[in-house]
Amino acid sequence: MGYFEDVQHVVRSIPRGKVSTYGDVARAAGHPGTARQVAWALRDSRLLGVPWQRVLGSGGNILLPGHAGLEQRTLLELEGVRFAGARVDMKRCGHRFPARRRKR
DNA sequence: ACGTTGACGGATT
DNA sequence: TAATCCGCCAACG
Repeated sequence: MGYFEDVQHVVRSIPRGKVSTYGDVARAAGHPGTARQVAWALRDSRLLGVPWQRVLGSGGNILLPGHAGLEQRTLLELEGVRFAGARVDMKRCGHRFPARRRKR
């Protein structure tokens, strides 16, 4: 499995109505510190059925600029994600990935 | 091999 | 709360 697959797998595990962050996805995928690369991988995941809209910036704000950002918000609201102003209520909608297994 | 890019993040001011 | 700064690193040309 390469980096791209690791990220896609993790993002696909985010349940409907919940969201995560670039940093958290990177960690859950076993690639801590690569938040920016998660965004890169997500950009090319749009056509593969990956719920890219469920990944937000730290603190729950949409970082995708322009029209795409509005689309993301719309998709999330349709999934039942609650927003508090411009950011999503991470308290309620933040997904918690199961802890990763230690190397053995 | 190498400099640039960017849907980041957190620490600081 | 917001603006800046800076470390991060895979992908690209």
